[in-house]
Amino acid sequence: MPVSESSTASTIARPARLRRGAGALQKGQQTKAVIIEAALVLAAQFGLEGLSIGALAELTHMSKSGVFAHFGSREELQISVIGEYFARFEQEVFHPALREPRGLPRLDAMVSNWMRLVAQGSQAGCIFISGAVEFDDRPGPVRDALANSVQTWLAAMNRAVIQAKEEAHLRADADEQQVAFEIHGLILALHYEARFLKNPGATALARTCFDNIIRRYGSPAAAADLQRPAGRKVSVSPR
Amino acid sequence: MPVSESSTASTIARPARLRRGAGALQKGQQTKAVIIEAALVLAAQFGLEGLSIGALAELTHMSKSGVFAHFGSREELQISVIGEYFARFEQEVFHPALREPRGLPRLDAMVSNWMRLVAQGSQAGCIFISGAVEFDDRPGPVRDALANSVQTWLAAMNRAVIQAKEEAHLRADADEQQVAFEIHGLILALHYEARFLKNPGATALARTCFDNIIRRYGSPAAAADLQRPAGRKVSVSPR
DNA sequence: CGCAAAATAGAACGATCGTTCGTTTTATTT
DNA sequence: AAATAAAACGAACGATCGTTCTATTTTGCG
Repeated sequence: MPVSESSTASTIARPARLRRGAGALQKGQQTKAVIIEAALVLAAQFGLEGLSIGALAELTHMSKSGVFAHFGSREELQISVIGEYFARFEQEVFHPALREPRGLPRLDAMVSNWMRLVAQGSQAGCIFISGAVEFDDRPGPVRDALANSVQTWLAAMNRAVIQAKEEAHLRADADEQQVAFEIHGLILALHYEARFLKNPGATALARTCFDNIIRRYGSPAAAADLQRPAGRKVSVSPR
Repeated sequence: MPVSESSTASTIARPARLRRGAGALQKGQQTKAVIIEAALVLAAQFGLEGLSIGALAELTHMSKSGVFAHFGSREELQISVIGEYFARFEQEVFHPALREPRGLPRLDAMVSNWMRLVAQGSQAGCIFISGAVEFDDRPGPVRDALANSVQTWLAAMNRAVIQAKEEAHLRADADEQQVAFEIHGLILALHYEARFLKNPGATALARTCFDNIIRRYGSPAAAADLQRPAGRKVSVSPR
């Protein structure tokens, strides 16, 4: 369970006398990680607003105050969950895509990974999506943290689109904002139809939707590549 | 305030001796309508789960028990709100579109009206969208009521797409499910980007997205019509 | 081991939640 | 106007909420 160390974890660059020994402060961070792990499950099912310290305490076999002490407030807990979700999102969606070559292959990997995350079986929903509707009218630090994470990710995808243009996988006159918007829409529709409406064909519809976007904005070579063999491996022909 | 009469309102077809006089039962339904009116505002801002009888009582200057008595349970209140929202949605999105001629003009009107509803200024969010993420993992009568309303509306839009094919405004080989899915996506992306990310360009992006869909799936005549004059009035050329 | 700090527990707080109940006020009918 | 039914109130319920305190336990280091 790859829980990234959070706020209190910057022991580095602190006077050696003040911080505890090498592997110290273990227990605290350790159970905090366990709590956040449980909080992710809870938040994915009931939303960030559905997070309750009482339920979290029961789930982790701790006392309410014990759980509470790790965060100091419910908002801080929510923000921690957002941070952790972002880290995992990076790890499951973004980083694997970085191993693909720049341009369309990488963009395709991002979208594919995102689609998988959003629609996977009976598992929990995407906090970036559920959180957006929970906090679109609720200003505050939680909203800010969420918006920050989302913007960071969307910016990364925007960059991938731009690179695809640079690589001439997308046509030079393609509007990258428009491409990103349409991809965003396909993901949201997939989330909606798969998770709420339980439409089993949603993934295929989303897949086709992405192909259409590439066909519309892709260079002729790239679009032709969509007559792909089974296995979904976009390998843009050399330009 | 066009609050549709709800469950208890079917006085018709009941023995004349048992029901009260002509315009009777007024007061009850009247304040119930006022409550639902307030509940719509509250739900649009805080979601269906954010609906609280206490807040509703304060908003309507009534006692909690007074509000409660009209519904008998919170779930019934939520269901009433969904029903009323559906009625207004029909009135603002669906019915006006029915005045447009079958085919692309009507479909365009539906999408345009929906877009307006979803993105309008600082006003409240769409319950069909926020509710979907609140209840995607929460079975029960509220979820059922919501899914029912949404399915009804989406089916209506599906019908409009099919009619557009029949009118040869869309190509004969266009997959209506696919078209509906992509439209759904554009609406969701608009909602997300306009309401959560406060992206002022979202409406234009969604507009272009719809044009792209028509360009892709439309018959040559219809697609050519997208070089439209200002005013956004899709008038498909006679076939 | 012993000591200090960190981590957890436990009890209680004020607030709000949905809901119930008995009473009182208001509407409508006779 | 009197009788009756509907509507609204007000107080209280048990539960849960986030949070605050004060103990107690656990942990890690010398």
